[in-house]
Amino acid sequence: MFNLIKTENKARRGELVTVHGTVQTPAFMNVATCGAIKGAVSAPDLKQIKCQVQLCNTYHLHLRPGDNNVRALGGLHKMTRWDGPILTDSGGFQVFSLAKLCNIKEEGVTFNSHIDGRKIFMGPEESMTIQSNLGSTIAMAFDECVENPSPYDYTKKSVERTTRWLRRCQTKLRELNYLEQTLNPKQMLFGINQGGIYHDLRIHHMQEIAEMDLDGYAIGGLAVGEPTEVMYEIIEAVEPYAPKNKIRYLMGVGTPVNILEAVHRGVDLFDCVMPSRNARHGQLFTWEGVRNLNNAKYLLDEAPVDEHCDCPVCQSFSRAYIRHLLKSGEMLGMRLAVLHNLYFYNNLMEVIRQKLDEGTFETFYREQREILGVRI
RNA sequence: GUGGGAUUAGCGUAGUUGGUUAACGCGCCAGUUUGUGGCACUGGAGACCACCGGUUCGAAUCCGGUAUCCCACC
Repeated sequence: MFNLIKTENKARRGELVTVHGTVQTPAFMNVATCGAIKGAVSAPDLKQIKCQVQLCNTYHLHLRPGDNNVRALGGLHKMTRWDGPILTDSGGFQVFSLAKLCNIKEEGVTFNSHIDGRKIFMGPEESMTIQSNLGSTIAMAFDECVENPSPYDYTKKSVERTTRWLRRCQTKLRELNYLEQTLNPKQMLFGINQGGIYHDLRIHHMQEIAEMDLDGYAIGGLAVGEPTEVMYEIIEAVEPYAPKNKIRYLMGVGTPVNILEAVHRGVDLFDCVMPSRNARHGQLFTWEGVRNLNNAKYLLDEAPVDEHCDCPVCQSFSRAYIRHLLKSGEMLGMRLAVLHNLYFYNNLMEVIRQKLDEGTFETFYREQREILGVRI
């Protein structure tokens, strides 16, 4: 259940109530594709960095260790020792990103495992079954994510199929939730809006799925090739048709500035690999802008990564030390960088919530959008 | 002491029928990264080719000498 607490223009302050706890929104979900945040970060670490929701992946966990095995281990929560909400991505995006030799049909998608090359079939029913076995808090619909720009005709056919798939997902998950042995009888389902860069397709699709009484509404298929401005325009176009009393999730986005812009346009929930991946590559987010710790100028810099940050990493370690660790390929370097970046993102969301509570988000938004993206 | 081999960017190497801007890996410098095929990708800087002399229109490449290192034998 989603409670809309307060709004400031389009921006929304709310909370998502789940069986695994309540998520204060706007929120950022921390990406743990294979059941762990890359960079040697564990569930107890997540508590320290203000993580509210962990995001895991259906496709990856299906291949390894196998969703049946996760189920045998008591589900994702028990296995990873994370007792908060977990959202599982459906595998639809992997069809898109591993798409070289995949074959999309009405029934579902056949593609080759990136691990051993064997053929995998996944359709809406398979995705729901796997996500049910994983026991996540929130299951994502199995969709097709089309690259931008894609031809209008193909995008239209793809969206129509994604709608049919969503109905099948809803039917299947209701069945699964009803089973006695299910890990989470209250597993939620979020639908995903598609339609590429075409406003009419986007709006029509959102109108259709809005009638389906889903637990949440995602905007997918963005930040996959189109200019950032186009992404903002699509959010603006679609937002009026998303149910007001349901959470809105912008999938896979983005930079701190992207997130500010999206909250400003009425989005409640985010996830992105950027804070973790970029951390592993030495790019750290701060309140002054983006800092590349690989740069030689940090060789003897004893200041913390971000002087305005109160994360565990910035309390103890210097830029020079973390740079050295990253340059040396020490695992600790990645771990510290990832912890900082995720804290930064989670903390940014907390500050956004505070500003919304105080009614000063718009001012904050206008100030920070100029700062957070600059390279320092 | 004798014979053989080596010496090319910070390091490790490629490059001989002599022929335009001397190649590659690592390292260094910088950039990229948006529902993750983890430790990647894209650029860039950096070399009087050990030194001295010779042959030649032209030498990293051929010849002589010097230096340093390695190996074998005495």
